[in-house]
Amino acid sequence: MNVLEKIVNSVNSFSKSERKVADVILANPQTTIHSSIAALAKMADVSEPTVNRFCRRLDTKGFPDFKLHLAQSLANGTPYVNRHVEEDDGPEAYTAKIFESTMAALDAARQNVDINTINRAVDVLTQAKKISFFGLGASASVAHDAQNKFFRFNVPVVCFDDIVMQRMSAINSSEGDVVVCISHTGRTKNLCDIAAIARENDATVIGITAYDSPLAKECTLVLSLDVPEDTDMYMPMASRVAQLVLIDILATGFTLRRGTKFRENLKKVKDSLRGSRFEKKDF
Amino acid sequence: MNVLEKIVNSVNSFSKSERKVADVILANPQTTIHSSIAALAKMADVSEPTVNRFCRRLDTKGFPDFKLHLAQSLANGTPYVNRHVEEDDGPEAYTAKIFESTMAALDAARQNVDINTINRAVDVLTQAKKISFFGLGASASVAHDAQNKFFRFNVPVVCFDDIVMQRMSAINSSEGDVVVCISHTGRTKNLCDIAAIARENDATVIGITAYDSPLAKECTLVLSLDVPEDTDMYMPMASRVAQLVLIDILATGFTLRRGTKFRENLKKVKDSLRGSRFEKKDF
DNA sequence: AAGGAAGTTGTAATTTAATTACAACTTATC
DNA sequence: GATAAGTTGTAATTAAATTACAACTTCCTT
Repeated sequence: MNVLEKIVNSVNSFSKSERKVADVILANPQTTIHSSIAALAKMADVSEPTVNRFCRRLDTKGFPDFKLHLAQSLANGTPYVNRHVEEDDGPEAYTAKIFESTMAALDAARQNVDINTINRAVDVLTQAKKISFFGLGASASVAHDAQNKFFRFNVPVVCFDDIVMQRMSAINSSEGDVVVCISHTGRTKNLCDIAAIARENDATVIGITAYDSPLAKECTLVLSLDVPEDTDMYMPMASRVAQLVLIDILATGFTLRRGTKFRENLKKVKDSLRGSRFEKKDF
Repeated sequence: MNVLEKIVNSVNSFSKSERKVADVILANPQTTIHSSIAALAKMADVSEPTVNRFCRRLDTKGFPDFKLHLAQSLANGTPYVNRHVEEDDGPEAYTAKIFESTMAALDAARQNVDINTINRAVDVLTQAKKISFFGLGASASVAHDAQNKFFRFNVPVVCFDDIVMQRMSAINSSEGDVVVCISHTGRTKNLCDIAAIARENDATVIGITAYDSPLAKECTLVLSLDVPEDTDMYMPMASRVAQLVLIDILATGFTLRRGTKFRENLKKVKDSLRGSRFEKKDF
């Protein structure tokens, strides 16, 4: 949530002095981000530590961090707010909300994703002897999609959504193999095991998962997507879309790394479908 | 002007070391705003004053002020244009482009989708005796995802990505059954057959496909997503993300139609996963 | 090719800003 | 009215950023 909103919302949980600080900040937010803690303390007529405590109460690391958050919420118009579906929303309302919150999630993901790690992941993938995609539950369909992208590259690709197959496959992996483990939470025990087994067998393990999760600890490389979890419906929605976009990015990076000639190969794969399709008529 | 753009624009007026700083910042802007000058200097492998000079060159008062500007330019969601990946794009470039073009595609889809049809589809789905999701190729993973959403609703759901199974399943369908056929182009012959067979057997057929396509003609209800096809890479990317969002919308509509009590059911499904996961620790 | 000027970069010192520890003071409660 | 919980400020400490200056490049002149 936006820091400014947060201040407004928690105004009654503040102490007297903290409230003074809140008032000054709300009155001149733009000035605040260019002030030192001393200047702000003076404006609010409180001591510096009080300002610091105020910042901490809002879940920031301290005054400089608070200013950063403030600067972001001041930045002109967050285009779309993360809107939640309500009990009595009609079709127009929930359709719009889901589109918007998905777009907002992608925007967040874009800002948080670590380009260096993407680049390293692409590196590793282009050099892979074999690529395996593993996911369970909702992440299984992401793994499937990844397989559908990567098999076109003429690299051996496997994808299992069955823990027994995953396990056997992981045990059989060896140096040069790349195993991609997909899990939004990174807390699925079975998948952590798979990652560990793959690593023990010298495979490179890429995790598409939450940073700092048990799964992340088992991985050689962690691609973390900081997407606000959409718990309203008890189903992974936006988080999984972000994962798919990440797969698209990796696949794109892969093809770019391989150069123009390789691109013609992809065209061939696509053209191979022609026989199974109805001709497109011109209108 | 946005600081990030400014960096990109003035990249050739930078000295060697300043360029190193620019690269690091462009690669991980989000990290940068939470780093100290020392940390950033180390990342860029330059001295601290160099970073400071870099900030000044961009018309900021110093490093902290620069971070403020950076935070702001990261916050206001660059209005995304539909940008295409180029041959010589680096990781930053193609990552940004794919995120942005996906968001643009979703925005387009949102504007084109027909809410009435969504509403009717939700109607049909809530009353279904059995729901089947069929897709081939890239659309198979969308079908999988749909299954993963709808099985939670305690309705019989099947999903096949194998034409023989699809065919057998379609032949066995009867009134009250709903068959959802997913195909971006709507020109896959096999899937058209499936739709026709299902209809002959009195099932309701919902097509998630292009309006006016051969598949659309076989369907009772057509949910069309007019997403600019992303042919650059010869792989379906944005179009498939839009399909997934549509599935999310249908699933959400379904749960809303079923009311609050039903929602608790979903929570139970989610909670059932607890045993298979590592506990989340509080910090 | 040598010398020097302009420009670039890093080291160390200095300054500034933020945070911590602790003591004094309020406020509420019994 | 005493005491405990909570709040606030002062002073000391620590961390971060900036400045001054020296060393090193690079490029131009003679």
